[in-house]
Amino acid sequence: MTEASARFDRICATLRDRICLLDAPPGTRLSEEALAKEFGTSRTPIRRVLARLEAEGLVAVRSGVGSIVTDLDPTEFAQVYALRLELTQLVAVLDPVKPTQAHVDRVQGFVTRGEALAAAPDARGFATLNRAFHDFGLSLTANTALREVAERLYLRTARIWLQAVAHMDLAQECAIFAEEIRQTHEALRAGDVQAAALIRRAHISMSAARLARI
Amino acid sequence: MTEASARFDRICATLRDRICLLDAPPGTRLSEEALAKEFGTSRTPIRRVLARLEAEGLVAVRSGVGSIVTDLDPTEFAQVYALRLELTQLVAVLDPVKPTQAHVDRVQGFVTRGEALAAAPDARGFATLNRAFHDFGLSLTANTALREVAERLYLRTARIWLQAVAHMDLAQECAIFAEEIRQTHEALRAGDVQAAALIRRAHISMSAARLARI
DNA sequence: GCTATCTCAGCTGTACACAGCTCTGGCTGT
DNA sequence: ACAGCCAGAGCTGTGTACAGCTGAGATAGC
Repeated sequence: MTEASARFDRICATLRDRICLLDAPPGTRLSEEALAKEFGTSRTPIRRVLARLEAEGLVAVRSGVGSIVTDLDPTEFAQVYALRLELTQLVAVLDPVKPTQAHVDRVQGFVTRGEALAAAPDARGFATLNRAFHDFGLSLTANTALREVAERLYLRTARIWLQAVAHMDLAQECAIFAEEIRQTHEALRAGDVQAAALIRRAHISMSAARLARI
Repeated sequence: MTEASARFDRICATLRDRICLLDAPPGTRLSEEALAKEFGTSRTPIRRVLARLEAEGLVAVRSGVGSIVTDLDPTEFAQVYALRLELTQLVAVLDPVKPTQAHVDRVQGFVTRGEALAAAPDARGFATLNRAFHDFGLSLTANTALREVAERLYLRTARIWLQAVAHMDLAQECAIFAEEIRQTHEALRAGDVQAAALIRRAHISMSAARLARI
C-alpha cells in the first residue's frame, strides 16, 4: 500500500461517510476545488475519487456544474431494497461461514450498543450502528462477490433511508433495531447462520413496509 | 449527452469489449499514453476511463507500471458464478415484465444466430452472441438495480469463461447454447418468464459444472 | 558461471494553466 | 410590467510539464 493509494482510500471513505450520513444530502454540489483545498492536494487526485464515487452511484458528475450527490426516486429505492432483501438471504446460502466465538463476541458488543441506542435514540448513531451491523452481517459469508455487491447496494440506499427516518418514530425504530440485534445474538449463539439471515431479511422487509407508509 | 461524455462511453465500451473478448487477455498492460494516442486525446480522459474500469474490477491500476487486466483465481470465479446463478433466477421474481411480441421476435433472431453458430462453431462469435443474449435476458426484469449488478458480474467473468472454452469442446458448447436459446424461445412464446429464467439458470449451472471438470 | 546490486528507461501520479460549458442575474426592447 | 436575451462568474474538461515509482537489464564481485 503506497501513500498515494492510502490517501485515495481515505478521501473515498470520508466522502462516502459524508454522503451516507447526510452531511452532504442529495442535491449537494461537491466542488473539486473545495475538496482539493480541504484535503491538501490538487484537483487531479480528487477527480479520481469522484470518478469512483460516480461508478458507485453516489454522485453524478456534470460538466460545468460539479459533482452532485444523487437522489433516488421511490421506484428506484424500492427496487434496490427488493434486491437487498434477496441478497441478505443469500448470505446463508453462498459460502456461509460457521460462526465462531469471535462472531458471537462481536454481536454481544452490538447488543450493548443497540441497548444504549434504544435508551437514547439518535438518528446519526442509528445510521452508524446500522452500517457496522450490516458489515458484520456480511462477514458471515465467505463469498467476496456477494459481500461487495451487498455493500454497494447498502451504501446506495443508506442516505435515503436516513432521510425517511426523520419522518418516522425514531425511538420505535431504535427499539426495533435493538431487538433485531438481540435476536441475531441468539441465533449465532446457536450457530445458526440461516436463522440470522432470515431475521435480518424479516427486519429489512418490515422496515421497508413501515417506510412505505410515509 | 455532451460530446465529451459520449467519447467517455465509447472508450469505456471499446476497452470493455477488448477485455471481455480477450483482445486484451488477463495480465495485459494497458498504457495510458498508448490509449491516449489511439483515441486521439491526452492521458487525462483516459485516466477517467481506467478509473471506471478499475471500479468495475476489470483492470488494476498500479503506480509506475500501468493498468493491468485482472485475472480471477478459480475460487473467485466460482463465487461470482454462484452469485450470478441466484441473480438469474431473481429476474423472474423482482419486477418481471410481461413478454411482448417484440421480446419473442428478438428471441427468434437469437434462435437464427444460435443455429448459425452451431453450424459454424467459433469462440469469438459465441462470446458475442452470449453477451447479447445475456443482455436480452436482463430486459425481462424492470428492476434496474438487478440489471446493473447482473451485467457487471457477467462482465467480470466473461473473459475467464472464454479462456476456459479454449480447452473444451467448442462445437458441443455451441450446440448446447443454441438449444438453450430454442428452449427460451418456447418459454417466452408461452409468456412464461419464470421458465425462461429457470432455463438460463440450469444452463449456467451445467456450464459451470462442465467448466469445473477441466 | 552465478548472484546480488545498481542504474536507467518508461510508466503513472501530481500540479497547474487554459479551454469549454452552465447557470444566474441584469439588461434591453416591446 | 414583462419576456427574452446576453454577458460574465464559476465550474469542470483537457492538455502538458515534471516528480516519483517500478521493473528489467547491465554490471561488478565472487
